Amino acid sequence: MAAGRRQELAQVIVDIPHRDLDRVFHYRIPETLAGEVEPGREVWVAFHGKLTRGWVLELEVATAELERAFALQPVEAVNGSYRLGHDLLALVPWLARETLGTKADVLRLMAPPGPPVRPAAWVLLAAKPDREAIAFWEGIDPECADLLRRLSRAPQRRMKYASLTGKGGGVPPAVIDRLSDAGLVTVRQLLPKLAERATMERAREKAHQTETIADPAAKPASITNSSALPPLFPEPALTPDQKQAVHYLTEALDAAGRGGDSRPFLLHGVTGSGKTEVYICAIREALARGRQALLLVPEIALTPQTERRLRERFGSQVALLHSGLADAARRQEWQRIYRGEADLVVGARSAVFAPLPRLGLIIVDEEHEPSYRQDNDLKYHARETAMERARHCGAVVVFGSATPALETYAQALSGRFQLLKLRQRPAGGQLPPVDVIDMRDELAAGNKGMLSRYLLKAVEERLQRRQQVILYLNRRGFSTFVICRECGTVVTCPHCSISLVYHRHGEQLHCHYCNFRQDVPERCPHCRSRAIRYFGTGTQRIEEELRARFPGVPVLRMDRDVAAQEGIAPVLDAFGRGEAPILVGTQMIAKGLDFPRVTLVGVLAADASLHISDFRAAERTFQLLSQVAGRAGRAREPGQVVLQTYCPEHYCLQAVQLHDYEGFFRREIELRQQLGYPPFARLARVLFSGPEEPLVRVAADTWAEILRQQAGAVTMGLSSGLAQPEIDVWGPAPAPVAKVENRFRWLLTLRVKGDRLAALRAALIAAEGEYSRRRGRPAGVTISLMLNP
DNA sequence: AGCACGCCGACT
DNA sequence: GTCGGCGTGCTC
Repeated sequence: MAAGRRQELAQVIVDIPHRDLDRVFHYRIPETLAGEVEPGREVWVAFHGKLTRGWVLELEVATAELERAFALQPVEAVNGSYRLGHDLLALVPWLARETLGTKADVLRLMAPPGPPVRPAAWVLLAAKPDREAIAFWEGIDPECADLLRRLSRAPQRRMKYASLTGKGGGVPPAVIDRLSDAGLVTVRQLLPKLAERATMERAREKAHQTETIADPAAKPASITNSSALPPLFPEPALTPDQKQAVHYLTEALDAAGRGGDSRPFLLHGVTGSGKTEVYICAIREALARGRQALLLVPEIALTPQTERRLRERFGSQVALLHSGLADAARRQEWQRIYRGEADLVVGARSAVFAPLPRLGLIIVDEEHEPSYRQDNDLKYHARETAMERARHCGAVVVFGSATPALETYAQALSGRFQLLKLRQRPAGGQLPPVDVIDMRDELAAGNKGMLSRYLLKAVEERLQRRQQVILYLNRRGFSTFVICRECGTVVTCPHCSISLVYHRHGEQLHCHYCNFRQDVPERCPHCRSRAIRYFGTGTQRIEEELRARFPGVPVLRMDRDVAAQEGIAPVLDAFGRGEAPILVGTQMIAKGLDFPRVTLVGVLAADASLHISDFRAAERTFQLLSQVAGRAGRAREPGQVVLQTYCPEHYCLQAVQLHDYEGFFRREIELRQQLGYPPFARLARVLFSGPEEPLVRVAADTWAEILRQQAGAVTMGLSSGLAQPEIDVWGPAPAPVAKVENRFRWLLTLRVKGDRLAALRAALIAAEGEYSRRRGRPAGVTISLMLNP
């Protein structure tokens, strides 16, 4: 290194997710690590006296002030096995801001899966000592001479510090210090695999970023066939709409290749219109241009069928990031992607951070799926994250859905997204007719069962024709609970405060949140009445009704119970093989299934999910029912859908009946505007939870007070003078699920009209600061912030 | 997140 | 008189 040049420093984010530490700390780069410390590298540094993992955000030339202000510590070790690409790195501050999290939280998501690999201290012999040197030390310090001899015999002339000073080693640390002071040995932190292959360090230069510390014991990724298998089916001919979509996407890929920027695409295609085929063509075009592709799918869609279909087209170029993968397999797959050996990565939410070096196309399939947003820790939205990442790596983004999220479609209409429509089903397939049955008429006609006469008749017809039937029970917000007919008491879980669900098997009540179980009480726990009955509906009751009506006809059932006992796959496989003509089930059978022999889909309690208290209830219901309706008649035989409901006049159900997304969108967007909900407003949530409800309430009340005070200060003009938007504070109120695992949950909701997310963010951060300064805060209350719920 | 420093209660 | 409570402050 040229003398006189100013030291370069590394700006490091330490791996401790805490607000106070959410900034860079500066570290010296020692000569031994010069050139290895770069932006995106994982490093190990002494932080508060402890060896801590961190990541380099940037390098900075040391200034006099910096050197004066801090006793700058050196970077202790560099993990040479990976380096985060600039597109991911650019996401770090953005996503931290977006989620109200820390940069460390974000970096953890991008780091290789599994626990971090800690470096260990090694004693390295600086140069091979000659006989005279050892003899010299023998005279003045025999212990030092002994250590020198041991080190010169050791492989690569290095030994672990701990093995020398530990039990069997018998070397006092002072001995090592003396040799170190004399310049004969150095002590360095080395990552285990790199230490084992120290000679590789020299060979590193020629490898660009493909360096690996792959465990030699682990099997290499199978590279049996490096090209795609020949397709088993002839390539399907594209419909005109598909052709046009592929054309636009190809054009965008070319523009991106020339460094141009493109708007995200929304591929809006009815179920069965062949979105996947468009994805496949676009992926192929991206690969042909030397770029890589990322396909995000909802977790439940990561089925063996999906995998098989993609492997047929792309062979071993495909990498799957599956939540079911074991840690080791996950790590190995991650490394494969990092080395550039997988040109198509398919995965759920977290795959949006897959370390693809030449990413050129990101597809978010079923973009409306709520599973892209919710999470336990960092509440990021994969759809938004994909868009931001694409911006930084010059990739084309495609969102696909038959029922786009309202926000997404609004963006497409405003022109911020480019809308691509798939109107026809290939091969002239028709969308099935949807019949809406008013269940009030059934009751009036004396039918107390769960299945309408119309639906039963339709089932009978299908049985005669040897076709298959799916009966889907929309149980969201509607389950088999036990109610006292005298006093109206509903039996709830003592831990979670939600209704217990009746299970015929064993005459028991189960909690679907915490798995609490108890026998059905003979008397009402409140009024001691014996008039306590189960009420509502369950898949078991439907199954019984079917058996009574169609004796001898086998019925398969799929719900939480069956899934827990037998797993989902065996039941679905049995149905697929035609072992039973009827399948009854809940959520689990709603999506992603494709049974060609199913020609009738019945939805019981189609309106149940309309009544849950969430401003997206109608949207979710529409999406769910459209999805279910799309399951019928996917092959030659025409399909039919029957929706049973108590409110057939609801616009949501009417839109489902007409397969009319546009119509639904217009009604719903108008309501959102009237009520001031997204996309015409932004929301935030603060969730308080803890084992002692009074304390939880104190915390929530304090926050509410702080937030309202802030809002007041703003409207009274005490703020900067800019026109500040008004923030509404709702609550605190018990959360929709008021108690989970003995923790009480209270909720504050904030709203700002318009697209003023920054105002909400600022309000929350200010409130958090103010709250943390308050004295006598209640203990044991967890506070979780969520922007854009 | 940890860990050290710093002022007020019941104890060998 | 001391040991120890955890409130507050800091980490390159």
